[in-house]
Amino acid sequence: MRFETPTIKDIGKALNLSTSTVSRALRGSYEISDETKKLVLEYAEKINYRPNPIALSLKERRSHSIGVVVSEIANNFFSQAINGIESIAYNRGYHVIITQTHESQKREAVNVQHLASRSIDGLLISLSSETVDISHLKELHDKGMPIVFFDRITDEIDTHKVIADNKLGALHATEHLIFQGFTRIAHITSSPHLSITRERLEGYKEALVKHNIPFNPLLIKYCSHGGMIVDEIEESLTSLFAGKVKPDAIFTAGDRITTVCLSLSKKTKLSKTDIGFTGFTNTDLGDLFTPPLTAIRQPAFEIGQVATEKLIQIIESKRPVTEFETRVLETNLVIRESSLKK
Amino acid sequence: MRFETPTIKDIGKALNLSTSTVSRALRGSYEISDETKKLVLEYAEKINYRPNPIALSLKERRSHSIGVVVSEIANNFFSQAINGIESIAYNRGYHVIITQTHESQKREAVNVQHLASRSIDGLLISLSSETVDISHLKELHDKGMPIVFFDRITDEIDTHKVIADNKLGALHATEHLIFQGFTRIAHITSSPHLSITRERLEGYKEALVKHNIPFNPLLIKYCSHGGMIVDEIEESLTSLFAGKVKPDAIFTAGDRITTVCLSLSKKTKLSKTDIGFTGFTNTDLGDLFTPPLTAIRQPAFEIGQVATEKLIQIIESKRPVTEFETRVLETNLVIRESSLKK
DNA sequence: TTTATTTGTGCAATCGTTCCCGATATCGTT
DNA sequence: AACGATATCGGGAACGATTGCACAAATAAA
Repeated sequence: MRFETPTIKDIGKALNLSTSTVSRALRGSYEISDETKKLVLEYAEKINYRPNPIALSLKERRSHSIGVVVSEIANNFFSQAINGIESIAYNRGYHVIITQTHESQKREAVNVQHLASRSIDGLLISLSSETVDISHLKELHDKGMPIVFFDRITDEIDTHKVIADNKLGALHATEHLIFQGFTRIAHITSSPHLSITRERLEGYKEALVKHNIPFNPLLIKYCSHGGMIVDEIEESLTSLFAGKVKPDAIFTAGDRITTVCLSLSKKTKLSKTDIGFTGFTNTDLGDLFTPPLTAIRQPAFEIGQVATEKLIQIIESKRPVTEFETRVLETNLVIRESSLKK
Repeated sequence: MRFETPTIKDIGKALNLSTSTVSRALRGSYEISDETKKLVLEYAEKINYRPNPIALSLKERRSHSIGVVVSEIANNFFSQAINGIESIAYNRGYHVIITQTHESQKREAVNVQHLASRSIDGLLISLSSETVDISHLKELHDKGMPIVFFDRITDEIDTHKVIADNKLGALHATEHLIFQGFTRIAHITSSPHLSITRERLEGYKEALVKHNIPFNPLLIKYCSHGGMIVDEIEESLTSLFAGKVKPDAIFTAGDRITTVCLSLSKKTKLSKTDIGFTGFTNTDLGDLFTPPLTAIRQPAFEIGQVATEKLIQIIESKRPVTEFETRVLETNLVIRESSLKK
């Protein structure tokens, strides 16, 4: 099963020219006569010549492809972010290689290693919820691999980062619940290691402080697998409602946690008891739910775009980049019934 | 910004050996002394040597990567299928490069061309809803590129294909509606060019015939952009209910069409009028909807897996493969309230 | 001791492309 | 007529890895 494609050598042979001349003619070098150029270009067009990107990669020592590491493609936030990544990358002539960690630190390390050995030119990564040790990334970064973090970032590595304004988003969402009259607001969130978890918790706390509501640690539940394990969320819910202080509202962080939580609370007929509900999610189906879901939407597409632009900027920079920024994009609170007090 | 990785040459220089000896030692050739092997292996380990995959690709004339073309990542069916693809590919040492057509024939052609020029070893493709002319694929296939179709297939190219049993799935779904007592069942589907559209329509018709219900072409609506354009679906809905024969149930084909349709019918308060509803979708959130959604689920993950296995089989086959099969996997009807007669 | 065989290693070609040098030819200038 | 300037082109070395072949040294067989 081989599959032959014409090379510069074939053109040379057919036209009785050297490969160097053909190469130069193809890239329009000034030192080739217009006549020869025309000849070569026409013949190349005729046999549908395409430069072999692998040979080019070997020569230029770059692959024109960027690696992407996310926890799960089948997550609205990430699939939208990937769309953003793709939209920029393709226009700039880069291929996108997507890998998933399924929230596992081990798979993250393996994927990163795999991508690196596949000679990617740069890496876009959103950390897995399990990840505490990022030495596999540090090593790579120290070797000079351009890396841009998005969504779930770390401050252990100095580079560009792109995130949503999780703190403000969480603050607004929590405040919205408070405005509705809820006071015992539970917060079900992802792994405590994650930056997004910390940022959202901060916003939550800030809203409480702002409105003089005491912070109750018992109302915070961590699902360290980011919602991938349903039992974990179920456990959080039951323990929440088994406690002394029963919540009157729930604020969830994370796409999966939000939908699973809604689904579970529906099954266990929590929804009957007038629980206020809001959460981070990028689903388009919020108004299909029962009740229609009040959601904090992240600008996923834009995050992907900006992260990719930043990455390509590093890749194509002549000299080492030393000035880095952390871009923070605004979230958007879509208010529907689930958060309204009846 | 270059980013140096050790080569076989570095090892040779350090150990005072030729590159050929190092190469052979690394792959454990019998003609290298154990002593030298140990020396090389240890040093390679020490400096964390990884063979350059690009150089290997150039040599072996294969890239160990497969291209995937789908219409939209942010579609439950496809993201799940991609998970299946990935699960097999990675275990077999292949990279997966994902591209999206966004239902455009032009983008499909561009992507396929792009992938081909990037020297992929094989192609997994689900056609875009716009695609009628598949000459871009035929050409590639004639040149010897291994291709496996999944989901949206064509019979113009003779190769392996993997699909869900769309006909039977549609038949069961339609029959289920009939059993519920619905008789004027509308069918909102995707582009008529698509194989899935034809197959599902067939199943729909067969169910009608089986239960002596006359087929009414006015109850069939095609959304040629596969649900990517909301207006198209809205238009279908209004024209359906403006017609002489008003439907009492709706059967939708396609992930996007199903959810958008449900969303729209909710807005336009069609849901109040006891319309039976079921559709093809792979969302996990069916029971969150109002009403909870009766859905035909495709074995997306398995489809991705089988397609990938078949593709790798072609790629790694010593001689040209001439015997092809079309694998048909069973669908699964999840019955919830939306399809029940009140 | 001579010849044959084994064992371990290096040379060089190859994959497709680019690019630094040389080489040649064609002019124009003295 | 002789020379340099310019315009075109080809040769060949990279890039990193594999591999057939040659060859040396060491061992075994004659």
